[in-house]
Amino acid sequence: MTNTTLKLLAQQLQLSISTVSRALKDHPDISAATKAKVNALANSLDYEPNAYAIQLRTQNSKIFGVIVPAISNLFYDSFISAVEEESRKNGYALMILQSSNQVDIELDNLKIFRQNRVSGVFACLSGNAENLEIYQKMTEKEIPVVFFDIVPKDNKFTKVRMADERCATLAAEEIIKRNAKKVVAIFGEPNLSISQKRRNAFQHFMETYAPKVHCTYLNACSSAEAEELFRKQYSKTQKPDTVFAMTDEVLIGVMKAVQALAIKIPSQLGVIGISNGFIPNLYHPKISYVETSGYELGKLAFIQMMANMKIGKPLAELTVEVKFVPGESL
Amino acid sequence: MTNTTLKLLAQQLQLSISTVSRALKDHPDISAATKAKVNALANSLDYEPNAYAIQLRTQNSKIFGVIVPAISNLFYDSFISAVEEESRKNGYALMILQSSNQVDIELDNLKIFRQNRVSGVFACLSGNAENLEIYQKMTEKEIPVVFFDIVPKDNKFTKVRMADERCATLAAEEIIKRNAKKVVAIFGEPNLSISQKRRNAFQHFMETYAPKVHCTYLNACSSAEAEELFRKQYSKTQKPDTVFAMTDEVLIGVMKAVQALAIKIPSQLGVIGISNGFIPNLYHPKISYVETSGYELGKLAFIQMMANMKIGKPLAELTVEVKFVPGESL
DNA sequence: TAAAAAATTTCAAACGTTTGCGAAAAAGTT
DNA sequence: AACTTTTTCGCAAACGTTTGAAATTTTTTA
Repeated sequence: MTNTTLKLLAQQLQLSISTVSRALKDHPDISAATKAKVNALANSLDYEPNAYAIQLRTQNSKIFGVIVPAISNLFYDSFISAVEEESRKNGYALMILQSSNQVDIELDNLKIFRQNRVSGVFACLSGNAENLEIYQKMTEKEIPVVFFDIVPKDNKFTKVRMADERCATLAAEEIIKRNAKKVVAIFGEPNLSISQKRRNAFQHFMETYAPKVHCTYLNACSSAEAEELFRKQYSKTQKPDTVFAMTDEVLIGVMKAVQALAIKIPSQLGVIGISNGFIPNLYHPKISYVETSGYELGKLAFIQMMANMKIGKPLAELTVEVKFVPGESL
Repeated sequence: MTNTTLKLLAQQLQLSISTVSRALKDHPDISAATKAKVNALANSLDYEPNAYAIQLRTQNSKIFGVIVPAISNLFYDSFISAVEEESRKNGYALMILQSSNQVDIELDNLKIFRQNRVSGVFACLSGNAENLEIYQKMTEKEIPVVFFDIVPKDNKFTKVRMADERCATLAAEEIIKRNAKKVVAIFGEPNLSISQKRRNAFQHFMETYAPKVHCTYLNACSSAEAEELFRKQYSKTQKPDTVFAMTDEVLIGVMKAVQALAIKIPSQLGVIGISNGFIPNLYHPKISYVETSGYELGKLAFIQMMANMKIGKPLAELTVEVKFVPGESL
């Protein structure tokens, strides 16, 4: 079964291809009568324009590429979800690839994007690497790139990210409000810039506004490690009264220990995290958290993409604001 | 900045376009010397073949479409993850769209797929609707469709899904082994065929092999509802000693109640669920569950897709086997 | 009623590839 | 040296669409 094409329609209607083409897109040059005829036949034959021919001719694929470390991730999938929604509304489709945090896969993916002449790409850098030349080349070839979440330091790129420092200080603020005496703060992978930023901001805030509070700063790369670190802290004679979890992963580890040791929240221990909200609401009582919404970030990224395409130049970095969502854990 | 094309390479090298094309793909007709020259220039000019021109010429897009109700979903994103992995290995890229369980969006998405002449589509029916004619048309136009998870009853389609009934009986088996006396089994949305299948299988198994066990069968559409239902059951004088949660959502609700009521697991209550494993491992002690891996399903779906493309005909329904993963909750 | 203006339609090139077939060049065979 | 064979390359059409410009038809105007 062969697909119906403009040519086929033209033949059957004894019209030229260009007339059919214009009729289908309601071009003013075409008379109402022929428009009607053309549309009728097109419908009955299930005509579907060939996107490839269109792109070849118009040089506009109407497809965005998205690179994330992993799709199976509470944060990234909400980001994708938002970008997909906006894209569909604007007549764009999405090509989504995951880098698994490996540079070579990231490069492979970018190649696929280039070969498909995507209209733009949303990229989250795979942690370790700083292979920016390739992105540089893409922007030179006028493929707009919007970085999100994990973004390059270089400011010749368009970037959107969460207000990372604000996240941390907001959490610190809440902790101070509750009169904590001994705080354990567990952050993510120590070599990630996001961990460093949040840790520095948190630490600085605590030292400035609550110098008397005893704080312990730790890093955990997995929820198992977080659990172990917390257990160790909690086995000391002077137990912490508050714990701050920088990521969902950390929170999960902490909460496992909390359940295992049957620690009462919030009477024995206050808990606060940074999250998009899914994990904190799994527990009873609900964990209080600073909300970092992948969804909001996605919306913002899309706006930046559209703006970038209009202007044709990289834009200033934008951050999405965060807010404290009170649970019953603090 | 314009993209480099075969034509450009040909001009610079004083060769014909066809020679350049063949040289680039290592065609035996071309001499080693010219191949070397061509490749050298292609590299230095960052030549990237235009996927659209190729597809237009070869009628093969090397892109698969995937429709899921939602990307932000523990099950579907692991499915996508698997399909993406396999696709990339085989030189295919993925276009992912979400239906939000709405038929009109599903149809929109399918249109995008058709216009992009995808090589095939992986589809999960949006619950309520049974708009199969459109899929019928697509298979007639030789766009292979592999349904997954929520599949049509009709067996003129290629389908893969979890062994739903087996899930339920496996759970029942484990429950019987532990000498449960009073069981509460909570299933998902009552009008979904998957809920019905699992419930019927579970109930039938219990009645056949353990008629003396007192069972209560319930349905919950959200985790909040599940929590409430369970609380009600647990407030009775004759408390249940075992609870079976058909979905992660149900499990989350039950576990909230468990934490709120400080019920001891497994001494006071045995818990078993059906899950891909993420949620059950969030708790201490770890919840025992029957594993339904979206990842495995994705792998299987990809295999079916490839087979379908070879044969050109719909294939028998395949199911992925499930296994019991013991935690410490039973 | 003929010329001018407006409305409608067609022509033809272009987008960047692939590929069957034929042509030219090089090599091998008497 | 005149063949044949083999190796290497180029021609040209095709994929399905868009679009500027030209051609045709219809309507208006004087």
